[in-house]
Amino acid sequence: MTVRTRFAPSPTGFLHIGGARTALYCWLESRRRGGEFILRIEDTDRERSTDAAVQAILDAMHWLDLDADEGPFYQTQRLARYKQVADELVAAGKAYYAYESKEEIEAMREAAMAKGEKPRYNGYYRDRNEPGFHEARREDPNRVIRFRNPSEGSVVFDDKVKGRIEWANSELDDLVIFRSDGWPTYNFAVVVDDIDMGITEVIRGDDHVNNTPRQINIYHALGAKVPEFAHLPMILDKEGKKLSKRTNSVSVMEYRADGFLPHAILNYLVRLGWSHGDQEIFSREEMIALFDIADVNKAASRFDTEKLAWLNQHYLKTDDPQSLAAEFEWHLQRAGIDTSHGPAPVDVIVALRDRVHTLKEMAERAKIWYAPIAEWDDKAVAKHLKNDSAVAVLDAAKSLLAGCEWQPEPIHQVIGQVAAKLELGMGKIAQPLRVAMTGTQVSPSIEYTIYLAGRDEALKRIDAAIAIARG
RNA sequence: GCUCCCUUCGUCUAGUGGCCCAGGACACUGCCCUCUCAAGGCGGGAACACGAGUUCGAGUCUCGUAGGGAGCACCA
Repeated sequence: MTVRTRFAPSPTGFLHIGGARTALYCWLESRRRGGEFILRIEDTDRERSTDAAVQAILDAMHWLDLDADEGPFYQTQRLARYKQVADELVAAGKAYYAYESKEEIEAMREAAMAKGEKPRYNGYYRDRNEPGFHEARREDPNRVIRFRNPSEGSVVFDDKVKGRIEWANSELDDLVIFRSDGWPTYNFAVVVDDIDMGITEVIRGDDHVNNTPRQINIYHALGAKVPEFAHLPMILDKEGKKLSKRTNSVSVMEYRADGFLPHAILNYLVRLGWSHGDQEIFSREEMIALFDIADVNKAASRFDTEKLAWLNQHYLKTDDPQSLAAEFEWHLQRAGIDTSHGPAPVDVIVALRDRVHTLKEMAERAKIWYAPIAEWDDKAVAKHLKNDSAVAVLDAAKSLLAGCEWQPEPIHQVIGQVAAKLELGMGKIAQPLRVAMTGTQVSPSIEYTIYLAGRDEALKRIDAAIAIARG
């Protein structure tokens, strides 16, 4: 049978890091096994679901290039189907109507808690089936449908990540599967969907482990084949706490804005809770070939932005600069840089990729080549421009640069000639020029820094620096 | 409270009874390279939560303890 996995977020916010990893694992597992990956939007909570969130999730999935074979499906469009299945369960005596108000249920829970018991529904309407009983209550505003959970025995399943898990049915109560507002609840809708969509592997966050036994009972009641389950451990923040937007970037698209590459994020995520020996770097093809959901670790892990940054720089350094150009230009624009003049973004990438961890940083540092020097670093000026050899260096460089072929290598030759002529070390040559080009003491190699400025602008900046040096 | 789950360097992890006085990576750090900053090369410190047991032998198996997490909704 074809392997089919699904990612089923509820659109109550953007796609966060944990969700992205779940989506990645679902996607990888289906890809490796030649199966299909389905996207489903779980929007039955009409209070909290928004169209903007749906769009944000779709955008993030697209940016990560986690393409779905089917979907997105929307649960709100499947209401009739849920109703039909629920009615069948009621007709078969596997579910029943109940009429407690929310207040009554709340009181029931509190009473149970007070006695030190697990809060459970008491099954008051479970066997009320005398003739006419339910017809008389057809219009009761509190009417819900509850699933008749088996009261004996236990549910056992082999979780692909956690291993064998056994649950006593006596721990489970008769959960609501249809609310009084006419919408299905999560535990019911997922099961109906996963059956209808032919899902064979349910891969999801570990906060769902506790729901699984209930869902398995519903599968049984529906006479459906129970899929495989794999529950992924949580991703915690640096302090080992739950990820929260107050203290961390949690949205995938926030990471984009911070200058991370989609592949770096995917590579980081695939290694968080999974490994293949000592390998750290995985191409998409390698991930697909090597990933196995059964090898995922059981314990929660912490999100380490520094390691992500290292991976990001790795891809900045090793990817074809041309393939990075579009994303980099997006960042240049966000940084308010006018790229109609100035160096080709690809050249800037080559100059800066060894020196920054993110594209955002790169865009910041690129400003010096797209706009005049905004401010001079006093220390740099004092140290490298206001000294006895600076004017001579600048002068000599200026005249040689004026007629030199405008490529990094010839420019490098020119610098060497200046050094030879003035009998000065490279430090005495490069630093004044660097300050002239950037106003600071830090930049890529001097020939590249000059090259990126362009001949006209470079000569102009040298003139300005000479003026400053002369005081 | 109840049920379920988890525990190897600061962090991500390798490890499926002897190859482990525990390997790799990030971070930190020393040296080298060097026109600045990086990048790179070569080094360094740093962990099996604790206690019993099984075994000739335990990070690896069993049981307990401690610590952590999740869930217990007409939310997903």
